[in-house]
Amino acid sequence: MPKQKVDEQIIIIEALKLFRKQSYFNTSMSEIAEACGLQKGSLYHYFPSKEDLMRKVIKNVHEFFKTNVFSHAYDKSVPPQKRLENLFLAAEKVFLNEEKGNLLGNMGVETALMAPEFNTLVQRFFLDFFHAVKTIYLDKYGEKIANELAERSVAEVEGSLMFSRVFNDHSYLKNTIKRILKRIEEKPAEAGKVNGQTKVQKVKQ
Amino acid sequence: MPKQKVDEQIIIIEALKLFRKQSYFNTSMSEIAEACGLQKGSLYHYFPSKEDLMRKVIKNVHEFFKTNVFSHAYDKSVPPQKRLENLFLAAEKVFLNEEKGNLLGNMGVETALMAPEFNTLVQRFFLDFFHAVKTIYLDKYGEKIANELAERSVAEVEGSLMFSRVFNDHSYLKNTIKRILKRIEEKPAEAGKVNGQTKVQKVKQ
DNA sequence: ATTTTTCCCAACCGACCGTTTGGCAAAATC
DNA sequence: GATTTTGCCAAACGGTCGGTTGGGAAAAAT
Repeated sequence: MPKQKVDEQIIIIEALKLFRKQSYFNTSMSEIAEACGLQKGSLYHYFPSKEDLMRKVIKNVHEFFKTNVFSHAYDKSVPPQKRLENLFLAAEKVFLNEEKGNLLGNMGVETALMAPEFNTLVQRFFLDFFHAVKTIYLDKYGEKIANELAERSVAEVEGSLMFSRVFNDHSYLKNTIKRILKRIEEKPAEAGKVNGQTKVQKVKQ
Repeated sequence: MPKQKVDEQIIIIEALKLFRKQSYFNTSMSEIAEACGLQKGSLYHYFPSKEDLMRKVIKNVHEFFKTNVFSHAYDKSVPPQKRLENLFLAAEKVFLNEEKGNLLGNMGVETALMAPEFNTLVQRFFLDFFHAVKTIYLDKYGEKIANELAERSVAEVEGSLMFSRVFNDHSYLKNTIKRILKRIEEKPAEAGKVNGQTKVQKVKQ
């Protein structure tokens, strides 16, 4: 066999970059191959189809977020404010990073709407995102409020991230994250709060 | 000439529905033609290219929002809370409407990232959106706060709209809009507020 | 040294893309 | 009623798509 020019990881990263820049449908296997220095036929030694490649790209991003972003939420040795800060600053770094970027925010929708299997993967990503943020808020608030704050924060981040992309201006995202971090500092408690620090209410949904 | 089967408006609406459902790149001229009861060649009697059609679709959505949503912001005969309510409830109605829907939120990014001319149109839409919401907040807050609140509200709406699409659950958007409307009721003033009701500060940016 | 396995290229497949063309038949114009 | 104009269709265009195939060449295994 001739020397291996690339490995699966390299292809996944190159595909990710292109999908993020151009969208899934507007990126061809030839382009991905070219970015890897291969002919497009060679890609099919690694992935049985473009769709399979996309699934692995999504899973790669998801795993990356689990390891490098969401994990901050579960480090109980760190106080909640600091955990939230670690999480969102890590997210900001990734979102504004050209390499990894925000595939699932920008393209999640295009992706989710057409193919049901993509949709499930995108849903899982955001459910993990919600869960991580909610876990932090649960240290300061009750179930209901924590849930609402988590969904709201992630929605704000995703919305402002879209604006950052559309206007090619990072400040939308940066300001939003600053605001979210200030919010938890300023309001240590609200209606429905938990008295202690570790109490967890079990509530439906 | 044989009787006209459709007009430009019908094609634009059918294209809009498909672009929204499937994205721009994953929608073919044949599909649009079929939705109109035409052959795809016939579309070129109305539009010189797919790209031109897309531009007109975007402009159509923009005009629709100007007339039916943003306009509420400038009706000075209505108190600010009520204006905000009118605007966002109108937006909610449109976003959850199958017919018009949220082309620019869902696809704005895919759309904006590839073709610069699409990007400009999408930017204009959101700038108008910001401006409308900001105008309402200016009745209660100073320039800086009004600006921040406007960007935040629109970001939240767009983010939660994405979630509504991804999870196929309208409640994300509905809850977000409820929250935004409650926010302006509960907090008639904040740091940086304006004492009166109509004072407008001139501030940079 | 020979065989086997692996990696890759080049060419090709059928399908579909956006777009163009030519012409036909019906409405509008005269 | 003849002519022009219009709306549309059907077919075809070149190009590209995702995907397949066969073989060649180098590494690994024997």
